[in-house]
Amino acid sequence: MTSGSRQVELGFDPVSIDRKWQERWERDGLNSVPDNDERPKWFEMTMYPYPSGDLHIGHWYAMAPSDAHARFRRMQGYNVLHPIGFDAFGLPAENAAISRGIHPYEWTMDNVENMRRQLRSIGAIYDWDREVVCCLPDYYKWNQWFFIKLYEQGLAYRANAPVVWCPSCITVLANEQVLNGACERCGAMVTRRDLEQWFFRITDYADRLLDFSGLIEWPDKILTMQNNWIGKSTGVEISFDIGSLGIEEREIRTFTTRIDTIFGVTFIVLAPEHPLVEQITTPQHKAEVEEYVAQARRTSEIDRLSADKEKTGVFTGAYAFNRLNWERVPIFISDYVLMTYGTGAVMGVPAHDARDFEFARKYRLPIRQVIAPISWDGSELREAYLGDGFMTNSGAYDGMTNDEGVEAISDDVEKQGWGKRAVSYRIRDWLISRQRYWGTPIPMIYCESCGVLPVREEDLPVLLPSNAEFKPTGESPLAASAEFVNTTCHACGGPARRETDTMDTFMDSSWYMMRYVSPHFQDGPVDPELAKSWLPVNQYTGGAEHAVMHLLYSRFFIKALYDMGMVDFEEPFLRLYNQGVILGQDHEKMSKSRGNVVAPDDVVSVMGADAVRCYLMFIGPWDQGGPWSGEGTNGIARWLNRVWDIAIRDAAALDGSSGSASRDTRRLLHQTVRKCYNDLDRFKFNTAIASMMELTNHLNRVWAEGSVEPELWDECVEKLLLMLAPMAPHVTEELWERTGHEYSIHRREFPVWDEELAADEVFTLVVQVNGKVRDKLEVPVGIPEAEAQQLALSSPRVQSFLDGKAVNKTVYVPGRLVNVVVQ
RNA sequence: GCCGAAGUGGCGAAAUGGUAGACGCGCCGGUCUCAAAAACCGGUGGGGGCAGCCCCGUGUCAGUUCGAAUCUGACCUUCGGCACCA
Repeated sequence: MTSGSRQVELGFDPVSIDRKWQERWERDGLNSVPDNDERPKWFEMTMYPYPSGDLHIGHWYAMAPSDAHARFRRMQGYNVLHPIGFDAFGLPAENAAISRGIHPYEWTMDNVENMRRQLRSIGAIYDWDREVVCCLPDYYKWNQWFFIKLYEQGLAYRANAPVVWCPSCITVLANEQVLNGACERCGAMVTRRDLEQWFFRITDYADRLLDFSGLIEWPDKILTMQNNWIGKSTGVEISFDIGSLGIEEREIRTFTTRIDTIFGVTFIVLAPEHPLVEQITTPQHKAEVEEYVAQARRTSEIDRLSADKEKTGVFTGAYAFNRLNWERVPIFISDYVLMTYGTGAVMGVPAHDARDFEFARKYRLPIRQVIAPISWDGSELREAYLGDGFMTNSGAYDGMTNDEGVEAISDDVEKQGWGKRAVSYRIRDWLISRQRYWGTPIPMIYCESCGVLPVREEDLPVLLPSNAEFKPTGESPLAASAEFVNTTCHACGGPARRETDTMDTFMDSSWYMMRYVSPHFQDGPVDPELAKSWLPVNQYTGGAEHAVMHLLYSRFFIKALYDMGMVDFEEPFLRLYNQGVILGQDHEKMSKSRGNVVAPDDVVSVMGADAVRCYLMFIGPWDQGGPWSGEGTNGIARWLNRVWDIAIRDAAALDGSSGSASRDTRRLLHQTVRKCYNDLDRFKFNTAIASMMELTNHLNRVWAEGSVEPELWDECVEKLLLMLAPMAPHVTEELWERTGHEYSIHRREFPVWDEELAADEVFTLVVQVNGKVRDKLEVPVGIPEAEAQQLALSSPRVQSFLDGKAVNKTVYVPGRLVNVVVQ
């Protein structure tokens, strides 16, 4: 039952109608997608769900509107591929194995089976023959194949790097998977740890990933987020002299975007993890530095980066020389400097950087202003000055603008060999290794004599062993399976060990759209001929939370394939639309702990799939999300009931006596078709439904008057059903049959409108005096300006507001209003 | 803290420079009923007036404009995202 206190009583049984047509469509293969077809193709994809066990209303909110849009495209005459699959690898399956003793495969495939049933209840046009389940060897074999291709291109490499470590999941997390210092999956606070890992060189593609070059139509919001995530900044890498310290390294390299402020350097700060820290620290500072380093490694990166956190740091006892003025500056370490960005070392310019300013204040370091705003009177700074100005206290560069200073100093630095212009990115390489069982085994072997080798293509897939140790040991569960680990080197025949890590599941989702095209193809990840005709994806829909992970990885992946000549397109998803989040009744997030999760099965079994579909599309703009309301669904149920009632009436009862009623009805019909067509095209489902409601309200009115022509009535019913078909596929199919039409409504084209028939004959001319509405006049469309003004001015109501005052001017907006301006 | 989006009836919303509140929920009144539910019909931003009508009203304050929910600036609030990026 819905949460509403009253239940709308329907004049038909939606549940049996759902069942009847879902079975019929399946039997007839109505939704099977042909590969070779006259029609233009349209590949519309919704982000595939993780098989967590049960479909919740959020899944419906993602899938029902996207299905309606795909159906609309099909009715526009496209051959539409709107597939579904399961993002079936991942940690929850492993957690279930650990906590409940169920094998991840069993847990996952049980859930998949259940969710298949629930997904069918939506009544979407999924072609189940094209389903992709990426935990099956048929799929993950190609993950391995792609991995090897990337490896051969030099895009996959191993590195020992500090990684984010979740002590609860006992696994490495991508930087992008950490939320507020906590593990995205389990919520535990993360720490850091060094491990030998596989990476993909996404940083090689940073510039190309920044180039959206009109190829793709994505929301600006997502583009901005990707832009910020990649975080390109141009500057100068400048080294400071530490030759006097007597260690092997003669300089410290820093990166700055403000080389113009180099004369304002009063200290250097290294990241605590910087390799030079140990060597340069003097004996009397050793204990303090070591303690600080240890603490920094314990602190999660997110905490270190917290803006509210007070700056901390310690002096190493060492000094470096600024080569531009040979000043001696102290070297500190502080956790506000990150080893993973730039060179892991920063030149401290407190006068012109807010963080350096704060640091200098705290440790009483000198603050020297070297950029002077025009109005500067020489007084001391109260905060860092970040703006433009003239170079001062900067030797030969004094008097230049700071922009000129950047160029002049960069030139000189390069000439002297102290550094070079450089670009720095925030984005880091994609860490692909996971110390988990339920993922794609990384297809590499380690041979004592031949070193690191990829598995031969003919030996793929490297199958996941079924007998793994799931209890977390800190190692990959695969390491516990001797028969998996121990293998033979195909190069020398000697003993070798397999890589025991598995792949990040973002690997699966980076290319799954390709697999939908030819899911059963055996000779490659995708049939090249079909790839040519289907790819890339025309329309992708899904949550905005994937803005910087999945969507960026996939773009990188496809660009890498493009470079290898494997695909002929550079962007996987041409158009993107992000739906909002469905909330609970009181605008709160839905969660199991709150107990406010709406189970679609419960609602659908009472009011049918169509009412749920339509309600979700009616609550508001799709991209804004909104609250689920049990009572709100009553409105849609009532409306579908009215549609039913209208459709099954016998139009012979009408006498069509009023020509004007027929004219009005025909006009409204064509206006409604125009409105629905344009709204559905742009995912504006809510206003499309509202306009259909207006049409049904009108039809009820004219029926009561009996004044409309029977043929026109039938035409209205037919077109209303066609317009509603993408949103309410079951009821419309049933009514299509009951009104004597040929099966199936879903093979018909969307109605078209006639601009002439949609055109209004009269409109309401608004008459304003000084911008305030004072009268409304019904006038014919195309009324001449002079006549409209005449009518407006002679309106008695307008006259009473003019009160004899002189008219300064009148503003005329054709088809809308006359504004009379007085005094 | 920074970035982005958004603030409109009791509620979900519509209108993106020109009639504010379409459409729907809820509520109120009516029809039907012994009664209720359902269904159907009518009403429903606030204030004033017997009424014709009038005034006010789209987070706040300014501004631009003949005219602003819509554009600009500042502020407040909420929601998303996040990077102390040197």
